[in-house]
Amino acid sequence: MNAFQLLSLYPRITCVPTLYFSVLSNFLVINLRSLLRTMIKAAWLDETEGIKPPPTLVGLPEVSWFGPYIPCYNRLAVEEKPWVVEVTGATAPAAPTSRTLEESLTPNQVQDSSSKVEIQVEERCLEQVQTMVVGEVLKDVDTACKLLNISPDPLTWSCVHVQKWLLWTEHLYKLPQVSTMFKELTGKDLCSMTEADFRQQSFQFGDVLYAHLDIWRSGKNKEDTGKSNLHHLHSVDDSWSDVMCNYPSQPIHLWQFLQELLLKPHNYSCCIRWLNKEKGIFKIEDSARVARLWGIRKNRPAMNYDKLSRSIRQYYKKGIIRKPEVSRRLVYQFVNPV
DNA sequence: AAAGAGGAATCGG
DNA sequence: CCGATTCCTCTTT
Repeated sequence: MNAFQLLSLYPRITCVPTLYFSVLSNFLVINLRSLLRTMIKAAWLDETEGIKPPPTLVGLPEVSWFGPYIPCYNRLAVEEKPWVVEVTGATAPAAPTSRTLEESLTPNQVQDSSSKVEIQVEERCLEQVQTMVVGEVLKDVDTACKLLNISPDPLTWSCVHVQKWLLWTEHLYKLPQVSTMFKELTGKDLCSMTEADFRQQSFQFGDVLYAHLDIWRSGKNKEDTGKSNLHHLHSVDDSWSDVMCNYPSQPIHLWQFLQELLLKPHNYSCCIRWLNKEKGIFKIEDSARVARLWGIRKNRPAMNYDKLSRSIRQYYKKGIIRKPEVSRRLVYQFVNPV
């Protein structure tokens, strides 16, 4: 098992919102590390002696990757158990990096005499995985920034930006409506709040929101100190004006928004995708979700596909979007393809 | 039932 | 003002 193979699991990891939370939130990184350590050890034992992975890997609750944190998510952890089984299955068959060590040592020695080397290898793997996972999460944050038209730095958010972020987070993690409890707060206010403050605002989901905000804050720090190349379009020194320049709060047109979504197939191909990119023909796969995303972007909580499609139809006579020659449900075409 | 077409009133930057 | 939203009726798939 090497870091790259682990990385290939990342798409599956992101499917689990709880682990997404656990990835970047400072103290939960530690729990991710302990989880990966257990996985690596399991793969190791499985290879050298045919020992099956410890049952703790399959019965997730014993693995404390959530720590004492987000208690309400233990329920989700149980629901997501199939994913864990999937991971153990995927890691066990392929474990090439441990070969060299395996050849020079008998299985028993692995545990006894080479634990130092083992720990070093583990540490290196874990470092790499952590870096890559963090990078992926930062990319997700970046995507959200573009989609919501907000800065990646919560400190610079206005009340409107805070509301957008809250709506987005609610949507992404299927939280009940909590944004109303954070009315009139700027990003600075939000950042100055402690976890206890969050919990006071929303007893049930305050901690989740706090964790999520923490991810964004961590991302911002990473960017500052580690000069991440994610925002290579603007300088490392992102001053207020720079941020506003890159995330202007200008009105966006629906057709632009749709193109934005189409440009991110990795994130949105499940709800909107090209049928023929050259001809500009695209299909809305999940009308409700696209409408919801549009509503979040425009701060229109009541947006639905009925209204969104009316807006698209306004483009007919403007010559921006039309129905393709052979009209099909939920399929549209940009008149001037990009 | 959901999607599609388009009229009409209204909203908001 | 203009583009988008909201609400509507009627038609099509």
